[in-house]
Amino acid sequence: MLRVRFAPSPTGYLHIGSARTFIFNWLYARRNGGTMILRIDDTDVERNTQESLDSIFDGLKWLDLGWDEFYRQSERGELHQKAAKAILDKGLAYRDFVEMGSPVPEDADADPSLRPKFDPRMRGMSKEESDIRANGGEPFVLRFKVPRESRKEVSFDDLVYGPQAKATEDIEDFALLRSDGSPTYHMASCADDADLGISHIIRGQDHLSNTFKHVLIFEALGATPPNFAHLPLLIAPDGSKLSKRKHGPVVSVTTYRDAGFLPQAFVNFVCLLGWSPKDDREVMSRQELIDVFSLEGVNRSNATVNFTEQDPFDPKAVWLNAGHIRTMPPDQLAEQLLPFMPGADAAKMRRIVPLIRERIRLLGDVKTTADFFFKENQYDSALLIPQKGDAKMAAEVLERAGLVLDMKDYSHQTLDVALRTAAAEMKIKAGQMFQPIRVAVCGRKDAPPLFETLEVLGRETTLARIGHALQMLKNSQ
RNA sequence: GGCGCUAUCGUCUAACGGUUAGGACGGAGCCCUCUCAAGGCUCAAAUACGGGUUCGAUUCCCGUUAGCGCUACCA
Repeated sequence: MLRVRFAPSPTGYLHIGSARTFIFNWLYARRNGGTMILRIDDTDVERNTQESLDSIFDGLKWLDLGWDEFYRQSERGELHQKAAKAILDKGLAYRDFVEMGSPVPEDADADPSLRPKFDPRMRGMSKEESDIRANGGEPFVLRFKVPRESRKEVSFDDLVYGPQAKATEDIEDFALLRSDGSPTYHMASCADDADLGISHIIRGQDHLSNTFKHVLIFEALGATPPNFAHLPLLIAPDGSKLSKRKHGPVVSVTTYRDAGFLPQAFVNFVCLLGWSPKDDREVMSRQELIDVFSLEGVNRSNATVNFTEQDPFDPKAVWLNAGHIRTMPPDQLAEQLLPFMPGADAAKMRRIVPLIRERIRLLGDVKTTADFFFKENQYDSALLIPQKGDAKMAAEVLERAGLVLDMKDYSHQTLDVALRTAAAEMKIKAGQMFQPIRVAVCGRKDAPPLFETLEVLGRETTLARIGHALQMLKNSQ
């Protein structure tokens, strides 16, 4: 049974790196017919917030990948306690009664190498004394008794980073239970992973060196350690890790959502960070991703999310989004676009989609690309003047267009013929004919193809805007 | 400081010791074209450094440098 889990702690919003961890776990589960588990690691009551939890669910909901089982670590305290007690009872842990911080040498903060791996007085305390002091109500931290005499190293085989080993001498006697009795991350996480039968732990590389501790805990629990696969970290262009404080909202997945990324494009982008299908494919659907995803394709060096202050999104993410926008079913796209164009109706949006889908990169671009379908834009009348033409030509073109376009059949084929014929009769280039009309109707030079645009706009709007343009030209003389 | 991980174009990446070091984004240019896009073509752009091993190293080993991670009663 293949079982994987994503275990975020609700101490911040869901950021892009966490999202990738979730996605890789999900892909691995779906690829191999496994079970995807979402577990909220909320043992740090001090730092947990509801906003953070909401942000995580918001993000995951948007990703629309789902999970098969759900757990909350805070509801599993009993299991953690039992696990900790079992380790203590086996003599693999000991109580540390030293008050927080007191035994550490004065300058240990300045020089961490001075920090001891354990306090011999505590590690060496007799069971009797330990029990008496504990029963007397003296607070203590439960520490793992790293076996430095019986074995010289701890090792495991990482599915991404290969064989890993660390000398027991270099592992400190880490805490299992805090002095208030609550489990630490290491304790809770391993107890849960063992209990839930997690077969593969796929997580960020920042846990690679913690894994030795985890292997020790699994063994102490009498459980076979699961497979481990660590993922290279996602970092900012300056090489530092992504943080909201330093890099702002660009690291939050909801920022991508709100800017108009398609979830499938976001997933696609994030997969390409630290993983590759090895065959140069880039734009991939969710199903393609499932079909080719493997841990062998994960690489080992950190990947930079390439954003700047001017441009908060990695250009490749934007390009991928444009690719997904272009290939998705038009009606679906129209539906996705609606929330970004307040006041737009679904029927009209469906007619507009074919005209703009190659012209927008983010869903939010619809606001600036399709605006003129919904309202008349302000513009400088100078824009009406065609290439190698003048205001007089612009006025003549618009006069003529007003007559020619006063017809019933507004299909783009008919409009095409009518306007080209008019241009020929006026002995001007087609482009000179089209530009004044385009600007009159769209309010700018850059716009979708003219005939299709007029077709959607219809006779009434077209004529009205041409009339308005003519008025502007007259007024400016 | 200790321990660990990593190092190919600006960025994401490919190259199971032998390639003119490939692709993509972004950049530049050309073509197409009613504008803008989309599309097509072309160009610039990389193996961190130093030693080995080998007939031959991007690839294997060692060192240096740099970056990152862990070194908490955070996760």
